[in-house]
Amino acid sequence: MRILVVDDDRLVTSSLKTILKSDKEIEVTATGNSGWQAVELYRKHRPDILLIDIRMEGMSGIDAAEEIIAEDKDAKVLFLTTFSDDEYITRAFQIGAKGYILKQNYESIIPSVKAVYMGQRVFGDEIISKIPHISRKENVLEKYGLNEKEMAIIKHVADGLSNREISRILYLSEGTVRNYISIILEKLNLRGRTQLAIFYYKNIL
Amino acid sequence: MRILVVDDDRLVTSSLKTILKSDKEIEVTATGNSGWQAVELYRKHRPDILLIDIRMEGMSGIDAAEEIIAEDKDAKVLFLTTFSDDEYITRAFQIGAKGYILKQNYESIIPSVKAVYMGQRVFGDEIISKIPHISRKENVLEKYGLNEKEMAIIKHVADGLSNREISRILYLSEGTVRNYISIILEKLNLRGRTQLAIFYYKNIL
DNA sequence: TTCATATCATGACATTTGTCACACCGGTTT
DNA sequence: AAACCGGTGTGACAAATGTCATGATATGAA
Repeated sequence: MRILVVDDDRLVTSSLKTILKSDKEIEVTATGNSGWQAVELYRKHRPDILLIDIRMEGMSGIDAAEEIIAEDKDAKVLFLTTFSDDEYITRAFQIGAKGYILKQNYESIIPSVKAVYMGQRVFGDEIISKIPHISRKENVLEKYGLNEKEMAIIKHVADGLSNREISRILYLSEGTVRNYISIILEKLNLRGRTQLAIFYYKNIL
Repeated sequence: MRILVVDDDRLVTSSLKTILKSDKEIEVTATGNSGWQAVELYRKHRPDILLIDIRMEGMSGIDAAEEIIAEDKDAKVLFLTTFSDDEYITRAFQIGAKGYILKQNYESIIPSVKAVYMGQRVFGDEIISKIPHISRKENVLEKYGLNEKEMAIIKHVADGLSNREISRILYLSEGTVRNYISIILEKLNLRGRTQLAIFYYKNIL
């Protein structure tokens, strides 16, 4: 398991190297100190895993990773960062990072690296909770006093169906569907079925 | 590191047990064969990690986990499954699972368990890609030949704004906004602004 | 039984939405 | 100059949407 370690703080790279070397399955092929170097060293060594800091002077870890993944679709990039920056997180996901964990507890680095090596994706707890569509949602049904039928209708609205289509599916008259939606919008304090669909995606699905 | 293993196939539990025991840091406190037993055994042993199958006869792994997490907010549940079922995945996230990995390659289980133990969350690659809001999106702008203005309008539609509101923001007439949307729907082959908003959330945001 | 409640439906209505044909205009291209 | 084009606007229209008042029916509680 060959790893390339990049962080603009040399103290970090060296201690990471020490930690990683303590495991006999792991070999640190090189260490770099900039996004730039990351790209360069990755090209040269083609390591199994790139362990890289997000925020760095000059080229950020994200940009470097993007570049690298563009060249090698199967690159396994594991981001390591001191804090959880919302913007970076979603970008990290979108460029196809295999992991995003906090630097804090060093013991978790080795298992994380190994899990990534084995094809899993690893994310810190704090990271996951920053992603709206994944973090746990409270029960909208209870919070806003929506009943089963109303929920069913919302689901269909969020599928982009018209009132007529929904009425056919639910064996209701079109007018009834309209009425239900009217009530729902009232309860949720929204305007229009589009906002309702958006609400569904943000809060329920 | 104490682990509770639950799967309704005894063959699986026993082989998992063997694999896990091979690591000296890991101790399998017990094995169960139903969601029911999972809850019971968890109460009794309070293991560090619950490794549980999703689909089981009777009480599903998800339901069991939900029950368990309700009782112990810090429970670390790692789902293990043969296939990736969309519905289960999002539910797993929502109830606060620490991981969701496929049974296929057994070597990845130990590192995954350890990473979870260290506070990370672990998900199989195939799993993550099932989650629309996280997987990488191609450039919709190019793919469908949308121009800047059209993208701007889509964004506002996906914000739940009416044509009138959009027109005010973009300094266009309401009619023009309507025309634009009409064109966009044509290009994207959608019906209605609601579907457009949904499209935005699934493919762009 | 009588009353209350939930569920479904109707009709009327004002708005919003989507489509279409056409037109204006500033800048290119020919 | 003439033709063309992208961006913008208008008017007209049909359809869909949201709101409201009202009513029918069934179910269950008093």
